Amino acid sequence: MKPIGRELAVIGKSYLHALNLMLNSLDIERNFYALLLIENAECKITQQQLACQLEIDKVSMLRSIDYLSENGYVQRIKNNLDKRTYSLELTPKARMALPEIKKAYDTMNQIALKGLSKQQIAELSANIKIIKTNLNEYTSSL
Amino acid sequence: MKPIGRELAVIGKSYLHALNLMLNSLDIERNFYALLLIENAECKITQQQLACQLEIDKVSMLRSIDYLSENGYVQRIKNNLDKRTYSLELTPKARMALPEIKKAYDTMNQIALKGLSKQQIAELSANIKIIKTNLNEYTSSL
DNA sequence: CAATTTTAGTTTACATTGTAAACGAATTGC
DNA sequence: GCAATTCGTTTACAATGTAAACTAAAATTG
Repeated sequence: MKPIGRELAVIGKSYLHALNLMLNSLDIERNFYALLLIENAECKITQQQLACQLEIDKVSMLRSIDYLSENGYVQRIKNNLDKRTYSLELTPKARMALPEIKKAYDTMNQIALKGLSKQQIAELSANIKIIKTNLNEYTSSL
Repeated sequence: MKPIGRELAVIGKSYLHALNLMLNSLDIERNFYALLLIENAECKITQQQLACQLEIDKVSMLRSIDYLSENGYVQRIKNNLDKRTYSLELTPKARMALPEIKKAYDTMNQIALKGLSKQQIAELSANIKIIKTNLNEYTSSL
């Protein structure tokens, strides 16, 4: 039996590589998903919260926000209620780019899932979620 | 809809992280799967062939074999039929370690797939393969 | 057969990413 | 009020991906 983890990791990389190519008209080359999550956060979102949603560590998160900030997509706004934190806010430039980013994700999902029925996709999503939960339970029970 | 590529990449990382922890009794920390593929290759296998199976580039392959070789798991044997290539061969040390490595992969697969029926697993594997093919077709049609 | 092109493996260099440790500033819990 | 925790940051190091240039050998081509 093939190791399922390797397989998934390879596919994930392949997907992200294709996504980056699809978005090469933008002047950023990564961290697109962070922008979507910042937009989706109903209220203001901090770096830690975003790191948690992205499932990355805080140093990587810092570097991502630095990158998006240097390129004019995100601003760090001092939070007066908790002066340790910043609110991450999208710039108009980011809002201009978001439709294209969303479209790229949709297109990539369509490409990746071509030939699968809605029901198959639903089952796949459910099973992926089960695998994720299984692995999370295991690693947190070390 | 969530970007499926991210999801898969995150799960893959989680799986590999857990696998590494499971095998921390060995004096190597990575490239376990390369050992399995070298064993499985009926005939002698070269670095390029292995890189192709692992879906990694040749520089990374080189580094992996350097690592396994420095730690006494693999030997490069000059190939007289094609003097550019080496045959990669497992050392006795590697053969001693293989059962544990295989067991770790099996265990990880069991953990990851817990709660899924055989049929569900079969469908999942088939769908993952479809996604992989879709992405490969797309990226090679650039 | 000679010349060109291709391939295997290597080296070097650089960027991204993950991880760990330590730190200041601010907040929370007791 | 004091200790512990949290957020964001800095620094450092290792692993990995990518690209370019290189050698030695093999394959292709005329």
